[in-house]
Amino acid sequence: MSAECLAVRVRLINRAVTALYDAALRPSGLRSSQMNVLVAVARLGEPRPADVCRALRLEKSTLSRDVEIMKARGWLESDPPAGGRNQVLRITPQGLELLGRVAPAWERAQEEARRRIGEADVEALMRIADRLRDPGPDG
Amino acid sequence: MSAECLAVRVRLINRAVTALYDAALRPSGLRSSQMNVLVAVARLGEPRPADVCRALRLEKSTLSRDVEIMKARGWLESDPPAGGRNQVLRITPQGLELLGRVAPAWERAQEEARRRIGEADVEALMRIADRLRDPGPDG
DNA sequence: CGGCTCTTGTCGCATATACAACTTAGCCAT
DNA sequence: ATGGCTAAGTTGTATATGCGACAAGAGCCG
Repeated sequence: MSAECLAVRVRLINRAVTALYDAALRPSGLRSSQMNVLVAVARLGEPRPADVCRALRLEKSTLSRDVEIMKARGWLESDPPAGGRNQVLRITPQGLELLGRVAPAWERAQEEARRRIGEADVEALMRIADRLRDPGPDG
Repeated sequence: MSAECLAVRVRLINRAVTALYDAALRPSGLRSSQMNVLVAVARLGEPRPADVCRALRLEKSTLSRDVEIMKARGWLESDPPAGGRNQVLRITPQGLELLGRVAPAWERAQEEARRRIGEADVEALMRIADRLRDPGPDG
């Protein structure tokens, strides 16, 4: 039950890779999880929170609180600012500036991660994520 | 920066797979993270906390608090019970009983996870985890 | 129009995760 | 032995994560 458990493996990989990116981003004050959200919002344009949740497979309440912090930091804004049902999220100029500023560090982390994972298996990770993003019949 | 970011993928996979196992284990009151620790302690025999940390690549403070909860639930015990520097961790009879009881649900989750990930890529995940478990020169 | 249901977003709660600071216990060299 | 070094655990703080409950809008059907 221990040798083949997928949850153990997946969770270990998550901790190791997240730690790698967090270390690279630390000087900027941005964390991996926040970078994920920031990039998703930037890429999607003016998404509703639910759109971001689907793209990242994030629970709505989790995103709600992540966004709260990132709004306080001035990286994200919502329209209307009060939030509520019809809001859209938008990256602020400061948020965009931050993304540009961390790009080199991100690049280094990405390179290191590829190296540790191995080029061949990186492809497998991409495929797996694509398959899991689309939720199955249950969850 | 969004299409190829490994952190995004790895974290998404983690959330999806963890959710799958958590759903299967929910009736038992055991969570994926706790199952990881319980199985690790059972497999290692009477490990010191630091041994478990290395096996799972978990931060010591994280494990400290996880163990605290699982001791309160009666699934783990430490010798000496007060903790401290020379303690070892041990699974209790109730902990062992719990592991046996959740085995069928775990099996179902494992099956479902393999199916969604795809048999070929499961092998890749195992390799990646093995590679990352051994920490690099930095972290 | 009024009720129904489904989706969204927020909040309370519990847990997981890690860094920094601190404490303590071994260990090692002089 | 003793002073310094390092590893190990614990605690404070911040964030991430998800479930359940709730509130509020949106669409649908009669």
